[in-house]
Amino acid sequence: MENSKETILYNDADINRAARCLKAMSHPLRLKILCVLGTESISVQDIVEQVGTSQSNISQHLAILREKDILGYKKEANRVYYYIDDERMLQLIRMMRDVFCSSC
Amino acid sequence: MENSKETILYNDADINRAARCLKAMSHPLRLKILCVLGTESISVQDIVEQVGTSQSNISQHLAILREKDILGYKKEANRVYYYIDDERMLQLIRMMRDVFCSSC
DNA sequence: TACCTACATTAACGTATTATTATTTACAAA
DNA sequence: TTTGTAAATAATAATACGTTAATGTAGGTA
Repeated sequence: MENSKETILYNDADINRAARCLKAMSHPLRLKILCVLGTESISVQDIVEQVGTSQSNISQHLAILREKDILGYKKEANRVYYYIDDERMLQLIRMMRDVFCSSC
Repeated sequence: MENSKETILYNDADINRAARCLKAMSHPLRLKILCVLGTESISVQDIVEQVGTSQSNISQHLAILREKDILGYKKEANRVYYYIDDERMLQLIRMMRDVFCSSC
């Protein structure tokens, strides 16, 4: 038994912050949006096509990610481009790939 | 077959699996349970004390983690010891610490 | 036996999420 | 102006989730 090190310790503030982020990622459509985005900026239209649900649905999920400061966006002409605005989130997504991507 | 070496790409099965795990982790009490457990086996009683809510509440959250195969348990006398049963989950928790633990 | 402790389960209730549909705003081109 | 396209918002209804309180169960002890 290895209990050598002190426990993996979070204080409650860290826990809550992490839980908030995890919750934002924990919906299949939102996670897919994040995976599709990766390090790129992609228009809503293209996100809709790559993720595969209605524009309205995507827009609502984008709003959730936007409001939690996970996504940033920039308007160009009449398109809106979203991108991952949080370096920790990018880190997490890369980690997810390592942990969950069976084919890698 | 697989083109997903360079892009951060999940197939839907991986996405859903990951989202399922994230969802299980994304509640503050459940995340705290996982952090408290770390690599150890801890009795329900001790989890209740360390996490800080009612026994009933903990028991219900433990059931959720158990049913998603995130936690395993063993009975000894009239105590039940829970532990993290999924290596990927342990990996994720360690990652969370790196990403979210401000004080480490 | 009876009693206590540790844990699980259930019910009830309120709240939060979700997808769908319809509407609306913003912008560009004709 | 009118028309078309991109995106956001609003409203609804179905479902899922979370907390509390009460009850149930099994193992240990007197």
